[in-house]
Amino acid sequence: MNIIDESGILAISTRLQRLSEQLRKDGALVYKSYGIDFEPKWFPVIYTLYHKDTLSVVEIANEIGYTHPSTISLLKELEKQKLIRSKKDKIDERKRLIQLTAKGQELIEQMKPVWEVMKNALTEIANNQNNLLRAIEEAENKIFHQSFLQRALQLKSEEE
Amino acid sequence: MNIIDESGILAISTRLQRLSEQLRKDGALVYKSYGIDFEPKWFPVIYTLYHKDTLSVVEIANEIGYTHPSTISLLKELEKQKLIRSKKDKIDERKRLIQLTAKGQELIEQMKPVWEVMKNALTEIANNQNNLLRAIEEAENKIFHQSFLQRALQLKSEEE
DNA sequence: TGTATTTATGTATTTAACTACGTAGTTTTG
DNA sequence: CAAAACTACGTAGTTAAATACATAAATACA
Repeated sequence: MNIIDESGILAISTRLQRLSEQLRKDGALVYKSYGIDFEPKWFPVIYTLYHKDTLSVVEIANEIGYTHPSTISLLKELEKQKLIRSKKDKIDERKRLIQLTAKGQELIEQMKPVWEVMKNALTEIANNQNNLLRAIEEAENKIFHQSFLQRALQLKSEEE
Repeated sequence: MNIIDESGILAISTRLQRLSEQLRKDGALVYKSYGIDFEPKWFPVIYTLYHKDTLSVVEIANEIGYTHPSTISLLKELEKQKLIRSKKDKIDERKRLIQLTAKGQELIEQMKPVWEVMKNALTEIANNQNNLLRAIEEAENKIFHQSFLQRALQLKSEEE
């Protein structure tokens, strides 16, 4: 066991990041093993469009929890892959409305069994005495009510 | 609730990353609120050197779980801050041995109470019905025995 | 109604990690 | 003991996110 893992809660951000990165990388290889040309980073956008049909750039950004410039660059890649297309909103000329193409929808059908396998593999990994997904949800919820910064500042002020 | 959060386990990598990023950002602000000039990304290196005294570049990289080029760039920043120094290993001339400077050690003493506060705030956030830190450890352990990729490939082959 | 504010999108730049590759010592081996 | 393989470190370039800034359209309001 190394020092960082021993340090416990203090290095939790590092460890969350490392775990995320590992899963992302393996995810890419799973798609590849099915002969599917799909990058895990595209998942949030594609999955959102699959469920919401038509959304603007900022709406997608909010759904996936990224900034809009990051979202725009994902959309550019997906447009290059011809998985999505966009058109101007007739009512609000500033808006660009994004939709899946037929190719995008076909790809989703192709990916559905892959997602099922991934879901099962991830469940194996995450479902322990402490369920990782539930733990994330609970932590997100705590932060929603009071952020890490707010909590730290409060503890600091209580000390004085 | 947005689609990504509803998608559950499939978007777990995205959510881990988001959570990590939030904690990292707030961490930076906590140091700032104490008037301490320290970036959270330096923590793994500094904390490791604090416990191990003298290590080579690759040893640090292994301890903190980063690649050696990433580690080198962290070390460069820390050297610029005069928090660490390095000297050639007399026995193995390829090695560069890294140590904390006096300034680095003083900074650690200054940070100890901040770490205590952070530890408490993070514990508040992570300690729920499902403990996030334990959940991470358990998931890491599962992956150590069989990776996400291996699990997915196995599930795939069982289906055929 | 025309000016101020807000919203939607886009571009440029930065950041923090990575991979790929190269060089120079060290160790192993035929 | 010389060649091959390995290890340690470094640099260059890439990637995937962010922030900062700019512009244009829509909305609010005096």
